[in-house]
Amino acid sequence: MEAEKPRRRTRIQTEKRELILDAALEIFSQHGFRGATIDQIADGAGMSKPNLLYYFRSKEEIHITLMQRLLTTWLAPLRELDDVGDPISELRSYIRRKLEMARDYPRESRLFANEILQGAPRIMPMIEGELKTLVDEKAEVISGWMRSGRIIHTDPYHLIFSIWATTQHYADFDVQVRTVLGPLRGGEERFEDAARFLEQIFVDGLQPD
Amino acid sequence: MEAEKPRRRTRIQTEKRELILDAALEIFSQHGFRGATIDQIADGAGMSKPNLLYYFRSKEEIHITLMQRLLTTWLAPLRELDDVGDPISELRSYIRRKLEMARDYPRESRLFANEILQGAPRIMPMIEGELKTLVDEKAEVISGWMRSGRIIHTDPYHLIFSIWATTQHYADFDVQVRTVLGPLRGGEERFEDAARFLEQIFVDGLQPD
DNA sequence: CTAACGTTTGTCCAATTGGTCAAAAAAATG
DNA sequence: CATTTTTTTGACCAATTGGACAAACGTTAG
Repeated sequence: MEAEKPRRRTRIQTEKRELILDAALEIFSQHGFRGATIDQIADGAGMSKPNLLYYFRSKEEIHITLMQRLLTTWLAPLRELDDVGDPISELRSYIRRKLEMARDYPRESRLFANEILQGAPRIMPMIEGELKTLVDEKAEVISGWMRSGRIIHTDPYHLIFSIWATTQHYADFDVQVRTVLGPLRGGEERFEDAARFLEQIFVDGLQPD
Repeated sequence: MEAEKPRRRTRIQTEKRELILDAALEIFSQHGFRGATIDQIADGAGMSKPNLLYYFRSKEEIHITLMQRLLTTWLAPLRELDDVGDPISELRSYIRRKLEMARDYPRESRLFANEILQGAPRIMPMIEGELKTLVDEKAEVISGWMRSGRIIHTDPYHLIFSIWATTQHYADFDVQVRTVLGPLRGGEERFEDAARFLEQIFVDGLQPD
């Protein structure tokens, strides 16, 4: 029996894999896993299908690699949520960071949404592991703030969900948002408007006074 | 040239079309348009593929029919938002109704989310038309509330978006929500917890006092 | 230069899939 | 019951798609 060679990567391999992953992100986020074809991805990466399959064994391997990277980036803003400083401004800046991600990485957001929508068939382990652990940890931080009376007493998990939902909405439902806002209000400023609105709502609510 | 006969529907036609649409909703909402196959739908409806294609000319025709019906049901809660009574409780019950829809019609929610995620290739006209018109109209109602000082002055469009996002999240990201909440808190009561949380946040925000 | 290794391509294949069609089977109609 | 119309099916087809493979082409180290 031959031992598996770890076989380190060539310069070309590193570069081409990166090219493929970027093209794949584009295609997968637009058409979903089943809707995307290897040909489209290869095309986007400027190479032939067999050539692409030289760098990744299968369509699924590309997708998995992509999802693994994604999750880390995706959870970064939450990871930064810290117990130092004022809770309200911590949450405020979490919302802002999350909204910036929706603006700057909409493809990642849609890729993730697509995967969860279909029941997370390929990333369930990461949801149960990394993601849940982090959320549990941060929910505990938020609970601490509540116990010390610095924010109102409510459910920290649903708070996190609602921040995710509202911010990611601007990436995932982008077409709808832009269509409804129309050409006048649906330009790049929609993210600033959204930021203003969300910070206001989460902090003070709708009730006057 | 023959005139197109309007040719009204048989009892069997009505029944079978209904069966197909229900099966299609199940499959489409789970796999997206491209991920779903006619065979799966036919199977779910308990008939053969050619038989299904006797009732609907193509896969796309099923999808379009489904989306048209969907939108009406989907917008019903917003249509009910009325200028009578207290604005805060109007919005509160809008949130509650929307959350009930996410709970009772998750397939519809996911079907819609899938379509928008991919850029609304098949329902753009309805978004630009029916949906936008309704949102404009209701945003005006909400603006009125703001002008009269009964709720704080903010962006009515982003308010509607944030209600959509937070409520639909519980249908679209169901797997994630249930996984993060775990078996203890992720049962049916998650909708009540969510309702309590959302009403609280939208009305009073996080700031104490 | 040349052997060894890495990269790329053209060709091919089997499975899946959307859709057609003619003929059989069932219902409905008179 | 006989005829017409509707419904159902089995067989078929062409296009798409994920992936295999061997041969050709490049690159690089000795």
